[in-house]
Order: sequence, then C-alpha cells, then structure tokens
Amino acid sequence: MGLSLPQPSCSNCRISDLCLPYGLHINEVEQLALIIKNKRPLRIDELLYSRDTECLNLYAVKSGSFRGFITNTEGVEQTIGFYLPGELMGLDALLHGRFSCSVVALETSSVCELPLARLNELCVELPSLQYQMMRILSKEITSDHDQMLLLGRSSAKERMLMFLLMLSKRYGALGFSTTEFNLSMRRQDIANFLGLSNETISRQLTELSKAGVIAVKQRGIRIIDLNLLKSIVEPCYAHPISCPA
Amino acid sequence: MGLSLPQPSCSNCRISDLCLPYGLHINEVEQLALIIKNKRPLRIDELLYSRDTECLNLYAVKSGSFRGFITNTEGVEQTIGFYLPGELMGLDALLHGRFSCSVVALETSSVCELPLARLNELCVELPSLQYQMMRILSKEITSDHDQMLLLGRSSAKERMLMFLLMLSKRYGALGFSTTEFNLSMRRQDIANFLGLSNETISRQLTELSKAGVIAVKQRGIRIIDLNLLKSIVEPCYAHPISCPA
DNA sequence: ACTTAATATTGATTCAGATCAATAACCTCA
DNA sequence: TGAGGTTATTGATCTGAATCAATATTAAGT
Repeated sequence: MGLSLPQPSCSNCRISDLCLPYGLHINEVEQLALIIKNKRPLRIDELLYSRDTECLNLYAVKSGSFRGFITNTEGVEQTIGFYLPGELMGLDALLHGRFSCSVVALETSSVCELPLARLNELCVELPSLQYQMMRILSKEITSDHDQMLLLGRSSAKERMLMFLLMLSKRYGALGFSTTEFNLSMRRQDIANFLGLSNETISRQLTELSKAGVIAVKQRGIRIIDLNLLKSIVEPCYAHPISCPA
Repeated sequence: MGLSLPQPSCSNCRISDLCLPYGLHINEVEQLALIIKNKRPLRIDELLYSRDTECLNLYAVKSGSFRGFITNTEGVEQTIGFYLPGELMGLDALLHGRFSCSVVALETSSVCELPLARLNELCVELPSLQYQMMRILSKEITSDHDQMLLLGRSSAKERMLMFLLMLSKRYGALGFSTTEFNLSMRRQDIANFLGLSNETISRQLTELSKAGVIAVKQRGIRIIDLNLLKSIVEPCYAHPISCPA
C-alpha cells in the first residue's frame, strides 16, 4: 500500500497567480483544486510523458523544472522549451489527445496533475477557467513565435543573451532574483534549445564573462550588468530616440 | 452609402470542416454564422492587422492567403507562418487582447470576421465550439513546434523540402492538387519563413529541378515525384525496416 | 578519498549558407 | 510596345558557427 499524497490546495499555493487559477474567484479556485491530484516528485532525467502517448492529464509545474522536446524521424532532437513553476505542460495534446512532444525533469521536480476530462467539464461550468485556458494557450503561441524569430534570424551572441534575459524575467516573475540564478539545464540542452552547438554556448558564456556582462560558475549565473545585457540584445532600450517603434 | 455585404453562411461554406465549425451540430453552426461578418476582400500586400493594435476580431481565411510576421526591436522581420483558407488568424492576441504579430495578404484574399466578444460569449454557450477553439489553438502550438525543429536543426535542403511537403499537404486538405500548385508568396517570404536567404531558396529550387524532383516555373511548382521528395525529407518512410521508431 | 563517467572548456579546421555583385526574367502601365 | 521597377537566378567570396579533437573540471559511486 503506497503512501497517499495530500489533496492539493490551490488557494494556499504560492504561485497560483502565475498558474491556472489566475483570474478565478476563490470558490472557483476551490472547485479547480478538487480535481487536481498530486504526483510523487520526479527525479532528474525522469520522463513525465512522451510523444504519441495518450494524454489523460495536463500537468502544471509545482517545483523544479522540465524540458520539452520533439524528435524528427532520424532521431534528431529539438528542445522546444523549458518549464518553470506555474507553467502548464501538455497543451499540444489538446488537438488529437496525444502528446506531440516529450517532457523530462531537469532536476527533482513535482507537478500537479490535471485530469483532462474533468478539466474540460469544469471549463464548461466556469467561463473564467475557460478564458484562462485560452490565455495560456495563446501565451504559448506568442512565446513560440518569439522563439522562431530567435532561431530564424539571430546570431549566437543574441541567442545567448536572449536566453539569459528570458530566464531572468521568468525567475523574477516567480519572486526569485533576476540577476543571480542556477541553470537547471546542461549546456547541451541550452545549445539544443537555441539551435547551436554546446561548444558555441561555452564560448559565448566565456566571452560574456570576459566582457564583464555576466559571471559564470558552472551552472551558476550572475548577471553583473542587466541593463548592459538588455542594451546588447535590445538596442532600442538603450537608444530610445533613434527607434520610433 | 457603401455596399452591404451578404451575411455569411457557414453551412454552405465549402471549407467549414477545415474551419471553426468543425465538430459542431448544424444548429450550432448556424448560431456561429450569425456572429460572423464578411469584410471586403483585401488586395495584395494589404495589411489585415498589425502588431500591438487592439484585437476586436479574429479572422478566418475564406479565400486567398496571408503571411504572418513579427519584427524585433531592430526591425528584423521573421515570417511566422502562412495562412490558407479555413485557418484562423489572431489567436496570439487572446493573451493580452492585442495582436502580437502582423498579417498581410499575399494575393487578393477574403476573410470572415469573428467579433471576439461575441465569440467568447458563444463559447460559454456551446461547449463544442469551446473544444474546437482549444483544438485549433493546440494545433497552432504543435505546428509552431515543428517549425522550431526545422529552424533549429535542419539543412537548407531539408527546409526547402519540408516547406514544399507542408504546402502539398495543406493544399491537398483543401481539395486541391498535392503535386501542382502556385506559390502565393515571394521567394523572399519563403526565405524569411525558413530562416534562409532568398538566394539559397533559388539555389535549392534549381537543384531540386535538376535532380528531377520538382519542376519550377516562377511561382508554379509541380512535384514530379512526391514519394521521392518525402523519402529525402523523411528517410524512414523509404526504409521502414531500418527505423524502429 | 579514489576511480570512472559525465560535463564543460578551449583550440584548430572545415563548411554551409550569407553576403556581395551582376544579370535575367517578368510584370505593370503609360 | 517598350521603359522602369520588381522579383528571381546565378556566380564569387567571405564568415559564423559546426565539427573534430584534446583537455579540464565536476559529480557520483565504491
């Protein structure tokens, strides 16, 4: 007989405003919490779900972090994103009921399990939940578009900087430091996400260190001059007058 | 006094099963049709909407084709997709109520206008419409992920082939020929979409012509050997035994 | 603490595709 | 019908990042 995990409560959850409950009334949040199940934590490199399997649940990151990826017919892998606390995984499966990507834990991590059938029922009852689902789906589309711009038109340096800036923002939103954080992913994962080689990632980090923009100690990143970093990647922020847009 | 356009009817629409009405009952389709408005056709290069403007309507392509794109702070443009009949545009705006990309007509094209406020109301009343919206959003996410794989990990030749194969499939779904079609976009647009230069697009098309895979006559494309084309881009299809996946 | 494996850095070389440059083909409309 | 502009092709050269290769560093297990 396994240990039974406690029923989760979104109302107490520190990150509920960054997650599915955002915009819901307190009694609606409680209804949502009733359908959510806790899962035992996943260990590093453990698979949460894999491509082509039936999607019975969506998952929200509760703690830790995950990596989503797809592979082509030759087995070439592309990391399509990293998931931090509050973020929903599995949205790509709403089309056919099967996951179209795979997700692994980057560190010891836990998730909230959202049974899809019951979530759908609840969306019919609670319009605000429905809207929030659509907002979340829409957000994923927008950030995927940004990633396409990055993969299609940016240099290695720009990609590296945008990656650091993205993490900085997301950690900030979670209440952590925007200038000091530990990467939960390997260089190889960053490289794969950014469409570069891991050697190029190393070189870019080294260059940025030498330029005094960041300090790197293995997985630990400290952004020394966040404004400088922003000004390299988004020149308009540094010279607003020259950029009417 | 302008000409008043006729009230559209989804029930009669040739492509309704590829569009928002898919999965709805006939009376539900009629409810949907009531909120839809026709717009006058757009001319080539005419802007349907642009980034950062308020999104009051979603748009479905009725005829013709469109190009969606985003620009970074330096004005560098990335085409994020092409829209063919039946496809919904503006889904990226559900997050903040503002479009996060711009859309222009590639040829003389028409759209159905879907007032967002009324669409939202209708989603609350009609769960099947709600599900269909989510499926469409999910589909966009999946295809964006495929595009990331393409931009991150593919050679110029693979990109070109995948692009042709994608168009072939989409035209096929619309009931057109899968092997003979006219490109509605410029080489420059294809290049931008695929993260390549327009010279590279020209060269790839020339090479594929010389190899006898396709015939190119300006915007006109004829795929001479669709299976050969598929086998180059998806080697597993040609040699199923060697690829367990 | 020591061994082994995994991960990260750094250097040397190569190459795919960008860029630069020069036609060529096509469309538009006067 | 032809002049001017746009779009596409083709060639020559360059370059950023991949690849190949070697070493360094860290983590994990006994």
